[in-house]
Amino acid sequence: MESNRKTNNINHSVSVDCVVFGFDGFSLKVLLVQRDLRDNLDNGDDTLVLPGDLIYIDEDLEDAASRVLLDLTGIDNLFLEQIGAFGSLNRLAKDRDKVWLDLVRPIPESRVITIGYFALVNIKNYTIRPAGFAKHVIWEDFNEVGELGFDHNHILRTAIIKLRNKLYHEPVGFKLLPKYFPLNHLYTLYNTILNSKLDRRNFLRRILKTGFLKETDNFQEGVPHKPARLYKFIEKEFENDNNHKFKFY
Amino acid sequence: MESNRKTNNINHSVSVDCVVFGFDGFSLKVLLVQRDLRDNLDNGDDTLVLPGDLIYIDEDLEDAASRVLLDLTGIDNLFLEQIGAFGSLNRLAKDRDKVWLDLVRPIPESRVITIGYFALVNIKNYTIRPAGFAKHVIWEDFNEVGELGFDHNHILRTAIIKLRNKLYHEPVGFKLLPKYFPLNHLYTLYNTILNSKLDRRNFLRRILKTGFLKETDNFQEGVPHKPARLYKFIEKEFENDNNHKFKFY
DNA sequence: TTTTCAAAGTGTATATTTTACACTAAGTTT
DNA sequence: AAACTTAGTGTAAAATATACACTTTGAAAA
Repeated sequence: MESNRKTNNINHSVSVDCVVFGFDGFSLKVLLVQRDLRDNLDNGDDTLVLPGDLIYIDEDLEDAASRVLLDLTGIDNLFLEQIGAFGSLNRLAKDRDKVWLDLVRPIPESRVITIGYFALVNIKNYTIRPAGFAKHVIWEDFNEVGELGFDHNHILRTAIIKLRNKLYHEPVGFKLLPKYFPLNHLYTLYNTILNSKLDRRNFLRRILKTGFLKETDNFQEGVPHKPARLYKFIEKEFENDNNHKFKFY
Repeated sequence: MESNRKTNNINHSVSVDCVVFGFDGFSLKVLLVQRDLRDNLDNGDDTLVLPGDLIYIDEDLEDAASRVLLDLTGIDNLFLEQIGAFGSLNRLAKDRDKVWLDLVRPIPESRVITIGYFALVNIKNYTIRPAGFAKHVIWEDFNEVGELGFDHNHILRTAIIKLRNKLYHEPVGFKLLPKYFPLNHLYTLYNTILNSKLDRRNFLRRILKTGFLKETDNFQEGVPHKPARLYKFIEKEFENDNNHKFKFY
């Protein structure tokens, strides 16, 4: 359901943008929306942007990020974590972006500072549905992301660095996988995100030793080879303060 | 020199706040300013705040942080790093803070999102000088910081976590020390900031093995015991991407 | 000048962790 | 039944982390 607030409830100085990462078993994906330019411009690659919009004047930042994500993509109830604020004076200065701002913003020339948010999801748990100014919503392969609108490539670069750091120090890989998964999916995920070729046996030993995984009695089905045992993630307290001692790889 | 821009150049929705950490050889310090309440309130502990203020409409965020720091404390030319955005709806809602906002802000009731910045300095390199709305500027012992104005305790907590993480993974301890320093000062610094009692010999071996320190032919002077050899920090490339491999302790 | 004090400076043995490395097992398809 | 594909498993060597205490040196006090 879209919000039906009015223009004068908008904070014209502050927006939020969301980087939602997903993993399909092979590559890392990012959720992008294609702006509806209503024929004011040819559709080109650069009309892809991160889901985001201005906040309301009485709206918490994180609530705004959730609301915008829901309004544009249909994704609800996501745990979002802040990346940081992006406020360059020229972040809205590209010609194509100006065309779009003129079209949809009450004060298109307003200087806007955006707060970036970031989430990890299991793609299969979410069905995306374009709405609002989003003509299409897609899971774009991270390595094939071209030039995005505004400063969104910059925000995305900041997000991937954060993701990599998190992967090393916190048990977050599981968030990108289904509840039950074979260890090799986790292994592929690490290699993909970290651009590495970790030693498989050493990886499996170490990831099991963390104590965050529990083997189940379920096995893969429908695969044309020996089915692997499925594991699940064990929720247990994670002392963020001891980050440095905890190398997940 | 203070900026002489006018009220209508102010962005009433966005401010910056700076957490400047220093180290005096014994304890970690934070730069705080005491607001000048001009007798509208008794002076109490809670009138201490982080140096910060609204940004100008055409001002880069980091430039704003530098400018505000200079205007309030006289500290110039500091490398500032962003902590994040703080935007709770009630962050300006304390009674004492409202009194102050009424006194100094053109639109005191405006909802303001602040961007936190963070810096590490060698206290001795900077002379502080209160100006602007700062009645006093002090280096407060980190462990003795009481209730600050606004959400500044929250910003400070976020900053100390960032500092601890940086200390583990990046060569930043040196920024808090003079150019030439004895190894025990570095050792004390780590123990102080990390609340730990590291093994001294192991610490010295490890910190030297990083290759970021170079011994000099200078020694401490004026100490009532055997003077220690002074070391200096060697600038060399630090691959932020390899953070996880680099444990400084 | 001798003694005392305070911090500087230094090494080793043991435990733990990391790394490199390759074959057999099991289920599916042909 | 053979071929294919991924699952699943152990060990030895190297590197790193840890625990631990005495001697040296200069300044200050007696």
